[in-house]
Amino acid sequence: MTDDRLSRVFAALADPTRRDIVARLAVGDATVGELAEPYDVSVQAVSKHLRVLEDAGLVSRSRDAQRRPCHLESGVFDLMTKWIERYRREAEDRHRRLDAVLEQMEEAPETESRGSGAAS
Amino acid sequence: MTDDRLSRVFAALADPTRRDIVARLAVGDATVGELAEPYDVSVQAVSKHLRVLEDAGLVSRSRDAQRRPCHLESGVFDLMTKWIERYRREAEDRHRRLDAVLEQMEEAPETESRGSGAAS
DNA sequence: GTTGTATTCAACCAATGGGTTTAAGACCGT
DNA sequence: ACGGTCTTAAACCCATTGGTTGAATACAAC
Repeated sequence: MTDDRLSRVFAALADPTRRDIVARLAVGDATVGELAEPYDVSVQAVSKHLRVLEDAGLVSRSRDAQRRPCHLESGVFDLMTKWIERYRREAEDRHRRLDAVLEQMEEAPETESRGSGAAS
Repeated sequence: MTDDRLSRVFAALADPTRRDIVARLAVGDATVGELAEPYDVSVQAVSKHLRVLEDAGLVSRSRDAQRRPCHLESGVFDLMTKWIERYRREAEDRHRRLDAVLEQMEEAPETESRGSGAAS
């Protein structure tokens, strides 16, 4: 569920152009035309990119006559940071635990445990 | 340069299976076979996933006879968090600034500025 | 209503991605 | 040397993606 959301967010940010657009939107809202201007790709291509960003929830759009100003939804960042932090912390904890084990083994070098995984 | 790195990292994490593998590796190193076991895809598919994760710098591998234990490289997370935090902060700052402007406009409702972007 | 601007839709194309199967490589045990 | 295990390589399939061009929509201005 929220899994799919994460997939879309990461996939959206996997494209340099799209990350660039996000960077641009971080400084201020902009229309499709304004966003397309710096790049040498067609406006349609940028429009597609924005659709991807919108589907990922990274960007929202309002209406101003025929213009569609794009706005960066910074809330999604929390989703990512939460995911990242979780596993970063887990990995670091494991590292710490492993170090402790190694220290203990230096103090009392007795049993040799085989296997690659760290069981629960 | 480091741009391509970010692309590969985000692309790697855009796949649920690959995120799952990362989650699994966060609790402890594991071999390809061990990692493949829970899924109903072929071992070769998982091997490919691991290659992607390795190319992204998220996973490193050592040798233990014919086995190739996979290890999560938690350092890459910093790269992501750095990128995310940068734009999150920028967006939030802008939000704060915009709020300030709106407040000021309520105090003295005079000039009506047109345009969608918030110039520096 | 016609012209002009901003944006999207539709059809298409080349490239990539995730999956498969079959075969090969690397290593241990006997 | 031979069979068994773990892993990757190669060739292929089908769906997705990023890009194109050309037409359609939505709106403002005249």
